[in-house]
Amino acid sequence: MSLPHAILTALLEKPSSGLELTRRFDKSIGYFWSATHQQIYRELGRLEEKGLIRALPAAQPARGQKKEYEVLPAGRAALTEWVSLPEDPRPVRDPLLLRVRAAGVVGASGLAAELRRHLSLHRSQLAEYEAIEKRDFPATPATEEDRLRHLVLRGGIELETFWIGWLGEAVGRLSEPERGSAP
Amino acid sequence: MSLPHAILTALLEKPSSGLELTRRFDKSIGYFWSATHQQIYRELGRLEEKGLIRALPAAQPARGQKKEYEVLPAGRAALTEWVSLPEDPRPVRDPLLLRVRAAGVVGASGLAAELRRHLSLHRSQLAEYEAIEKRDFPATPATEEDRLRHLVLRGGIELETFWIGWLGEAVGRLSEPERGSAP
DNA sequence: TGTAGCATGTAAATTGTTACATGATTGC
DNA sequence: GCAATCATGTAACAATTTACATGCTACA
Repeated sequence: MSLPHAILTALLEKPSSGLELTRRFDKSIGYFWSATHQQIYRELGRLEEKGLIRALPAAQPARGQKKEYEVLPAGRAALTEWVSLPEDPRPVRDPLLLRVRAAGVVGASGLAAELRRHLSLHRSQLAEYEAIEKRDFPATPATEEDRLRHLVLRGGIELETFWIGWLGEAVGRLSEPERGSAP
Repeated sequence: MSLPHAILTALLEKPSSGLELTRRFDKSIGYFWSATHQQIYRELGRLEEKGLIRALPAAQPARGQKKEYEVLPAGRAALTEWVSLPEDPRPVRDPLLLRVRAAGVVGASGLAAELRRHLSLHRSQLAEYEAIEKRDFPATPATEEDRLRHLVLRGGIELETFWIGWLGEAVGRLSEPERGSAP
């Protein structure tokens, strides 16, 4: 139930067309809630139907023609309500942790290389986040919105830091001799 | 594409019926790949059809009757292949980070309480993991399987630690005055 | 017998993924 | 004109979630 709220948030930050939203979901908001353009178009249709957003009158309703949306008061109200709604954290579902566990049963052949590959991907992602932090939040942010956006970015940075640490540990363990003794 | 492999792993660790698997997916393996009993029964059917697992002959094929499954060689082979297959990490999709971002736009009313609730949930989960670590991995594990299982558990512990740290930070920020100056 | 709990399943709705189709605009 | 790109969509499928249905077993 988060995609509609992700879209409402993005549209409140800046009214956009479907494709512009898709691009923004490839970065920025998309770092924390990814979505494809098909999901976005379908959801824009539903939100419009429910009266939470509307197409800006300027845009003609023709195929292939740009169509910009903005949030209506009902949409803002729905988002406001959602922000503080109790919703439990989802149970972890991570294929990589699962694979390490499976490796315990059928052997870890080839897994170390895959872990190293992931390690490098997470290092890139961390570098990207840190560049954004340096660019967008050089000093103590002045507005509440900036403070919260920075907080979310810190979440991303710390998550990547976790993965880098754990993957380093894991790669080390997988390379260890089966039963080491002498140095 | 991970659920069938999670089930194969669980069945290799110990042949089980659908309901036993469901219980094991509420802990142990389920800490890293959750699944409901409906998903499990459907997937057991598919895996049997594909010849990767089979029902133990002892079990009668009657409704309401317990039916135990074990992994066939083809199933083990499929799992072995999957372990080292390249598969990119999924983009992060976290409703809570999203909600903090939305709070930047529509206001954070009520969010602090929800964050505190999550903080407490993550603290419980961490305590549970640490109890398991103490119980199952008191000394340096002897077998490769134990080492890998411990590694996965460490992943869970470090993830919970990340959340506890970040949520602490977030709750602090949300309670700060808008523009503090004097103590 | 009847009821509580165990065990396996079906059905429907929602969400997410992959592949493809179509119209508009721009530059050559 | 036409190729490339922007922009919006459709269709089909797979995975996940939620709710419900059915049969067996034990035991009061």
